[in-house]
Amino acid sequence: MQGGVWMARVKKKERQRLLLEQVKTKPFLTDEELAKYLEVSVQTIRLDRLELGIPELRGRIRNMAEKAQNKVKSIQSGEVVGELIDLELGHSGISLLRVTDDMVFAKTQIAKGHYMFSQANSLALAVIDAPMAVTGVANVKYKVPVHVGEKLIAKAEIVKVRGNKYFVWVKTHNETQEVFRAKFIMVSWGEK
Amino acid sequence: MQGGVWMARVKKKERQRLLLEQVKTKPFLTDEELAKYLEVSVQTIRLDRLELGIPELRGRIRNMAEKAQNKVKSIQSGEVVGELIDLELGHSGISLLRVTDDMVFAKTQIAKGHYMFSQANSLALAVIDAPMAVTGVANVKYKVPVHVGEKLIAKAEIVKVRGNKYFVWVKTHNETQEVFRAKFIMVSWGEK
DNA sequence: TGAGATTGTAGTAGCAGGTACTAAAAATGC
DNA sequence: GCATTTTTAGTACCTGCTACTACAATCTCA
Repeated sequence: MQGGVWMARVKKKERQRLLLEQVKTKPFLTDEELAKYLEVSVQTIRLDRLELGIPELRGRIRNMAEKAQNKVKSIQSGEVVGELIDLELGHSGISLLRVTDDMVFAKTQIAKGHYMFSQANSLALAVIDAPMAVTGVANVKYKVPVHVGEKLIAKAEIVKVRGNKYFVWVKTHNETQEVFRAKFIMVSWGEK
Repeated sequence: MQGGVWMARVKKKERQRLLLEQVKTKPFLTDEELAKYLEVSVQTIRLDRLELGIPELRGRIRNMAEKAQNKVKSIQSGEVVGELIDLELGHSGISLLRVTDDMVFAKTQIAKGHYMFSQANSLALAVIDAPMAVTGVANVKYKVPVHVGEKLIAKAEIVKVRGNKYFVWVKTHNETQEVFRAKFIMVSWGEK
């Protein structure tokens, strides 16, 4: 076959690359379907999977389901966007958010603005010492674009309290500079 | 057994209730494990599943994995938070967002503010006719709390363009009233 | 109290989608 | 041209079922 004009099948390495890619994009294919797609026998697919450490269909599905369950939980339980590093209830708080690749625009690789907002907003809510509260007003300014991999440190501070209104300032910076700042007026209610 | 002092097992109805509950909270149990838990035979579990329309373990896992995949996709591909209903590039746009129970605070059942912000912000970005842009400034006001099940209609309008700065106003209302409004200054770049 | 209906158990055959293994055919390297 | 690598074929076995038959236990209520 070497040098032949017609080479429908590809060599092992290339096939395994294709296999990995296929399994990653379409994880619900059986060995039989994969074999058909790559024009080899089922046994070859099995050997390849063994070499590449790809689990069987059921295992793949199971992994997805388990991962998904964890993810749902962590999103749901996350009342605060980002990781709460420090909190002085009624005064100030600090949270950390790592920018991952699902937070950015595919085209520009720049973080979507609402992640910074969400981090700041949920932190602002966390610092105020009231049983229930909502955001009333927000004034925010994006100073420089944020990219994948950056660590965003948001620092919130309550600057004024008037009645049931809390005035909270949040400044967010990455390793080198301030990237975002926001002023919130949070409104609380419920007996305190 | 009726009226007996010792009744380890429960009646059919109650057992099926327990079964549903168990499957919902721990979807990874096999029939055998369920049978042990409910102190009946495997066959009984199978009959119960049949009656209740509960799919087998593999089916349950598969459903979870598929649902999860859809969710991930819809979040990732969603450059716009909400559903784009109408878009006049360079002028205005409308988007719809349904408030689901994972968008609200468990305690208050009120939607987290950053969902309204995200909807508005991503819509503001979508309407401006430029290859690349980011949010520069945002001024937002939350007018009334939003609850599960409400449909949020956000209408964005470009009110002014100065150089590479776009001034966009977004008003969001539910079925009955305005719940949120925002003014954005978006900054664009790249040859146009 | 007892006959019929309901509910639960047992067991078998068969299926999907594999693993783990043996053996041999085909391609390739040099 | 012969050894080595790669691929294919086939078998036994596994899990977690479905689909079915047969029968035992329990409940109902007349």
